This record gives sequence, structure tokens and C-alpha cells, in this order.
Amino acid sequence: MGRHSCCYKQKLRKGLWSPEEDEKLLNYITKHGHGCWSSVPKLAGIYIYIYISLIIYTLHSTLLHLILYACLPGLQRCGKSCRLRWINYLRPDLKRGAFSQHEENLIIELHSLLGNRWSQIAAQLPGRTDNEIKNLWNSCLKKKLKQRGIDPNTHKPLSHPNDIHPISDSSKPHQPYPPDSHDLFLHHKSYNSDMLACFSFHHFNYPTTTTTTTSSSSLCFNNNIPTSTSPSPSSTTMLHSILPTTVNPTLTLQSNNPHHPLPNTIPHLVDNQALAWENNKDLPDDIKWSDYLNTPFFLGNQMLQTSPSIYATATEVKPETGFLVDDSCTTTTSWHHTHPQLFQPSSDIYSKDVHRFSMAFGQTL
DNA sequence: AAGGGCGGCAACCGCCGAAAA
DNA sequence: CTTTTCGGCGGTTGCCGCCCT
Repeated sequence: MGRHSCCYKQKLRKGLWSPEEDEKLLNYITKHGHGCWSSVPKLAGIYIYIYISLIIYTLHSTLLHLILYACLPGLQRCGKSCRLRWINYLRPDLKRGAFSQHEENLIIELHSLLGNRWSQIAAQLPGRTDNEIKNLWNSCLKKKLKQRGIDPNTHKPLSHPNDIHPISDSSKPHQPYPPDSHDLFLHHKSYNSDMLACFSFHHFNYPTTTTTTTSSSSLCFNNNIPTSTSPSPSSTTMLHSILPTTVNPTLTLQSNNPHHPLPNTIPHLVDNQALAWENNKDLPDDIKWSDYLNTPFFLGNQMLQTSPSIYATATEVKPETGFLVDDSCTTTTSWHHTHPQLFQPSSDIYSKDVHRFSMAFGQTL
């Protein structure tokens, strides 16, 4: 059960793909789509067979048909292998090439939140595959973090230079950091499981190449808001988070100020297209989150009063990834330069603001 | 020039959950 | 409801090329 029958079939090729195999697979999928992967290897060959046999048909030669069928057996690969080859190599939308510093920092940040969920990390990096990211992490990024004195499994400073966590730890997604005196961690018990699942924050030091110890903060929201109870909004913006889909990872912000509706452009700031958006430079230059956010919001059917603490945190929402805040890594440098109003100094005040922010939610709900 | 070590990378393996039969 | 098939995922392996001795 659960086993691929193709794995046991004999005479299937394994190992590196030849250019001819690539061409067969590419031609077939480009023209017909992959459909059911298990039938792709057969069909990729059959279509070539049909095409050539039409030519031979004109020659009325049964013998030639037999010879052709014997010589064109299709792709001698299992469907799973075809799928992998397409996804990791042949897909036309792959970026290829070396990872940029921006991408590396983003992967590190995402890994601190998601653990080894490579597919979810890859979803935040257009044109990159989970396999590629996994390889980069195992061969390069883990070492870089260790050199900076950071445990790549926990993203915390290593207590000892050779302090490495067991391999088994890395196979599991990271749980939210336990509260202690060093990390800021808030995990809100659900006031109402339908309204607010939880939101949590952590705050830890991230030594960088430029400074030995720099503040870095991440901010996550998990919110379950039934839209049926929401007032009809003047505009509604769903901020997509990068968190697992086991919880509804969205926060609904609804402006009740008709003069300051939440713009439709906000999703583009925070969803998966952020990188593409950045690459295309197709950005409005005058985005001011404070303008958008500096207005009362409805959270569910409750009005969330304006509060300095909300603005302090809301304006630090990192556009590229939704609910990440990182004021030390270079991932945000370009934004900081082009949109300095998006980023407030964090340091100590950040912790207090996050606290107040969470309390505001609690009181409102 | 030979060969050993190492890193990067492509691809396989095995498991899981969902869907189909 | 059970069994089978399939797609997806993460861990791991092994090949290949580069570098050093």
C-alpha cells in the first residue's frame, strides 16, 4: 500500500537523464501537459510513434511498423522520475543560477519559522525548487550559520562552539520558541478559537557579518476569522502568511474609514508574488503603510481601536513575506532604503510594542 | 600525472495522505 | 469500508568535477 508499482517494474532506466530523454519529456509536456504522471512515460513515446507511423502508413508497410514500435519504446522511466525531472529541471519557469544574498537570507528566515518544510519555503521563492533549497541549506547555509555561532536547527546562538543538536531534531518543524528571558515569545491562548487561533512572536539575536549582535525579530499571526460574521467592509485585505496550512493563516484587516480604504495592492506586498514584484520593479513608489494602517480596523466583527502599539508593529510588517519582521538582515535593506517609512527602529521598544499589541487584541476580543 | 578528499547537485527511496476504484 | 494508486514531500545517496597533495 502506498508503494509505487512503477518502482518494481523492470527495465526502467535510472540515474541521470540523457538529452534525448529530456527532449522527449519536454516535447510531450509542452504540447499535452503532464496529466497523469504514471502515463507520461508511455504517452511520451507513443505520440512519437503515432506521428512517425502516420508517415509509414503511406508506405503500407507492416514490417516497418513493427520495427518502429520496437525501436521507439517511449521513455523508459517511471512516472515519478518524469515528474521529478520536470519539476526540478525542465520546467520553463525555473530561475536557475546562484542564489542571491536576498534569497539566502530569506531562506534562513523562513527556515527559522518553518523548519525543514522545503516545499513551503520554496513557495516563497519563485523559480526555485524545494530540492534546490534543500541542497543549498545542507551544503552551504548550515555551515554559514554555524560560522556565525548560530545553531542551524534552532536558529539560536550556540551555547558552545560545537553545540550541534541531534539530527532527529531537524526532521521536525520547529515549534514556537519556548518563553525564556532571552527570547520574546508570546503565544496567545485562544480567546475564541473561531476568532483568534494564536499569534506568536519571537525575538532573538542574529549575529551578522557586519555587526556581531544585531536585533532581529519575527512576527507571526494566525488568525481564524469567519467572514460571515464580518461587517461588510469598504475594503478587505487578506494578508497571507507563510505558516502551515493546518491553521488558517490569515489576518483580515478591514478599514472602516472610506477615505482610507485598504488598497488592493497590499496583497501584492505580502503574498508569494512579492519577489517577482520586486524583480519587476513594478511598484507604486509612494506606498505608505502608515497611511493605510493608521486608521481603525475591524477584526472580525470587533472594532480595533487605534493604538500606537498597533501602528508600531503593523508598520514593521515585512512586505516580502507577510508577517516577517527583520530589521537586521539584508533582505530588507532595499526596502529600508526605498521605503524607510515602512520600518521603525525596533530594539527594545519593539518588545514592549508587541506586548501592547497583543494586549490590544486580547482586550478587543 | 595520479589519487584522495571534498562539495555541489541530481536523482532515488520510502513514507504519507488523498483520491480513486 | 477496504484496497490500490498516485502525487507530494523530506531524507539520503551516489555521481561528478574540482582542488590539493
